[in-house]
Amino acid sequence: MAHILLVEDDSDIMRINQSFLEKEGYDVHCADSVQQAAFLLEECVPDLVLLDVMLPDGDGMDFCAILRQKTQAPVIFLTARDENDDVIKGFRSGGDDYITKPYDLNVLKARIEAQLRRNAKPEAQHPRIELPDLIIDLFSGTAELDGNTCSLPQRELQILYLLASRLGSRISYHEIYEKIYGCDVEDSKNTIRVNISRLKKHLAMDDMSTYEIASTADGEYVLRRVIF
Amino acid sequence: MAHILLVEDDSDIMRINQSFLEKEGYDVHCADSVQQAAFLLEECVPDLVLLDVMLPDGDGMDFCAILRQKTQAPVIFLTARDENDDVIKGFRSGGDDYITKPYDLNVLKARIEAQLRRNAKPEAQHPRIELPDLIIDLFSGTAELDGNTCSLPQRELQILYLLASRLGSRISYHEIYEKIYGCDVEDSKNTIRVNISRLKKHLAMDDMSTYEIASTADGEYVLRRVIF
DNA sequence: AAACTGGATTACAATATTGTAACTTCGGAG
DNA sequence: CTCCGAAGTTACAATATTGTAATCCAGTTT
Repeated sequence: MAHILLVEDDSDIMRINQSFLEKEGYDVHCADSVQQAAFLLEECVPDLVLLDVMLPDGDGMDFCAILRQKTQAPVIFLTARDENDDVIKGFRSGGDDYITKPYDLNVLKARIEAQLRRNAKPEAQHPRIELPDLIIDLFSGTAELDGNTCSLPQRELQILYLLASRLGSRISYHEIYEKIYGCDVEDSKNTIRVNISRLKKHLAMDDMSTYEIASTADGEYVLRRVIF
Repeated sequence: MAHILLVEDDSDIMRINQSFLEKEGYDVHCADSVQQAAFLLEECVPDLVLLDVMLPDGDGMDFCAILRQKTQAPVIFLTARDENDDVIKGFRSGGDDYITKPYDLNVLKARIEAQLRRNAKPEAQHPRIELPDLIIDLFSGTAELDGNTCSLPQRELQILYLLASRLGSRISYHEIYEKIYGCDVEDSKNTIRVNISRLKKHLAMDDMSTYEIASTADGEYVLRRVIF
């Protein structure tokens, strides 16, 4: 599924590479000049770039700089020049690999896969609080209590998140309000009270639930795990 | 500010401890029996418990079990029994410290502080993505672009979060929709389009911004850092 | 030049969110 | 027993959110 930008001025080599890569399942976009490559960049950011060093209208290494403004996609230089100095220059200009012609197509494939693998961004794991029988997911805006998932409005989710992040400890409504609204006001108490009430109802939190929200005499709240 | 539950049946010792601890700035609740202590637990969860082992209506160590159902607050046993077996039994029953009478009040204070310190829950740091000039905070539901903070509706925040978690990589609207709604549908494209449009407007994202949301020809989006 | 295509934006209506205020409960004090 | 007060719940009205559909707009194609 990955998109590869292939920049190569030799039409025979381009054709061979393109058909091979497409056969391997890649989505290949081709350019035979720096200009055309820059143009393609505008409409499709590739996951990887195969770059010939010598192009009719410029140096592939110079193109690297342009490319880097658009993406961190790995660049593999393809060139006949195998002098150490050239290789070094290639890497120094921002390349991630350097393959000298002629090369084996399966080696090319392996190097491409290696680059994509290394470059693969780790899936951003959703920020969540996971307690036994209570999961709070800030990305999806949902909470799961005793296996029952429900979507919560922001305010209720924020309160639950704060309570859960301090399971068993008291938090004053002042602090909750302050954390959510950035400042405290005169009757923050009522607002928090109402939203906690709504939260309980949304979560269907009752005597049978594994957790309870208790309030102390002096305006503080605690989320507690109830053990029967 | 911490709440301490003091359970002690000797009224003299209780009075001395209570006045000392209150002078030190603690909020002290007293009980002279297991029953009363259990009752106080209902209305105020303490941050720490000072527990005499021998009480008129039961053993302090048994009370520990009841206590643990309500809170993970540290328990310090206060007792005249200094046999190794007693000490071991105290810790085994869930105690966090064990002080034998008579004790120095300042030692008591030091031990209390140590317990509260160790038990202090680390502030839950908000889950957020921080890029240069772009911060996305899922807890507060806000994004800050180029120093300009604004609150975003859930859908826009989710999209921005997904894009930012893969800065520079393409994501298809299919994938965005799938990640947000849990399934894909026929015209997910329009929904995502509209919300991205709203997102740009909310963020005041324009030619001058450090980031842009670009779309490729085949229905994919990329968040890119723009370098001038 | 007219028609067309497909993305971007705007309009709109149904729904959801949320602070405030009114109301209900319930335990303790008088 | 009644009254009081505080916590919990419900009602309500002003806003905000959001999917759908209509409109706009810039390139192409005919």
